[in-house]
Amino acid sequence: MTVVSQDLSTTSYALLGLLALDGTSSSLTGYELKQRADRTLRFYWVSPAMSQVYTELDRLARSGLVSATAEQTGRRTSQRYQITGTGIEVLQSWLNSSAADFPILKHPTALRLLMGALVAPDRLRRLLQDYLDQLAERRTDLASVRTMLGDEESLRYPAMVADWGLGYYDSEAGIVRELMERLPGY
Amino acid sequence: MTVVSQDLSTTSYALLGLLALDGTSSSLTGYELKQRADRTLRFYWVSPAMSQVYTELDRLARSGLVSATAEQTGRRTSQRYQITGTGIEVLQSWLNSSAADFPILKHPTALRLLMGALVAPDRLRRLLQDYLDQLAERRTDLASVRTMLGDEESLRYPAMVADWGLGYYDSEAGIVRELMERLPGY
DNA sequence: TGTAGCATGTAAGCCGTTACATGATTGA
DNA sequence: TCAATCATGTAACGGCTTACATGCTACA
Repeated sequence: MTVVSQDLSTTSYALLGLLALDGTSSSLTGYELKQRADRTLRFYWVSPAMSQVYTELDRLARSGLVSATAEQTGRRTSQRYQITGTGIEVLQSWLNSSAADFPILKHPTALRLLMGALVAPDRLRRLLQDYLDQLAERRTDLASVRTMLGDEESLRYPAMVADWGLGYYDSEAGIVRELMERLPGY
Repeated sequence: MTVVSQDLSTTSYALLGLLALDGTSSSLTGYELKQRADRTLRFYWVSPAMSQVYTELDRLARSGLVSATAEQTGRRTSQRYQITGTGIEVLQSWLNSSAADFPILKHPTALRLLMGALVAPDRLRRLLQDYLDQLAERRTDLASVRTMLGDEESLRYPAMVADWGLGYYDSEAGIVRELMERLPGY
């Protein structure tokens, strides 16, 4: 018996993947999962809103890809989730079967630069400098993630992805610095 | 009298920006605008679906940011759009006022690599190779755009953005080749 | 003359966000 | 004991896509 594609959104697979990194032994609450997403997923995907994390977990649970165990805290019940065997199979079949789409980039700074002729060069310099600052901040965050991952064999792939991100940020910074020199009135 | 923010979506501003590149003299149909978007916008934003181009143009026209002139072709009427003075002002105020958000990247290949432990290393090699192929194709497309832009002063900023994209693709290719060497069993 | 491609839209629906409601916990 | 923070959800809505409907044009 093979489990076939369940036709989830990529974000669902991403969340399922985060649960898979934790394995079948440990369980996470929606809140904790959101924290993982904020820490890792946001660098190369999108960290979904808290509300969506809860909705997706509920859907995954209904499909049997994760199992939920209820916890009572005072008057309120909450859920802890962990990936099931079926969940892992579905994830593997997604990883093996589907061709990965080309990345989608939404780059507000590049978009603004495109219309550079409409504004003063000073404004463009400022725009690019702001982007460099944002890049530096992101890079710091990602570097700390990378440090935490260390060189443990079990974290090999997350570490590779983090290195990818660091390389990307460094490349962006280099490109932007070159572009700044090409601004008129430099 | 100053025109203040009209609270458009970024995609609206992007389309308005494409019309601005054409200036107040020439006019475009929805179909032609979509072609421009496919050719340039898609590299660092998203080229909206045909249907959305029409809807956005209609909205922009209703706000007075573009002007529409009807054309009769047989039994069917169609519209040609050009940016208005107000449209340019709104675009400039957007460029000058708002802080650009950090780019959003949705990178299916990186996402899959994160879960690399769940699949065979061969599959990962294949995944990364596919991405390299996609990159090469994209790069070719963008390079031809860059060539068309030449070094005319009036196309300075579009050319800078195109160079940005080329640098990005080259950097990605380099990073991915390094990552492939780190795959187990290389 | 009929079919493939060019062109213009409308309708339905998905994915994901922000806003809102509510409860538990901690510490000033 | 009150405010801030942690935590769990539901509701409303927006942006964008795919599917669909329709007409025009060129040419085999």
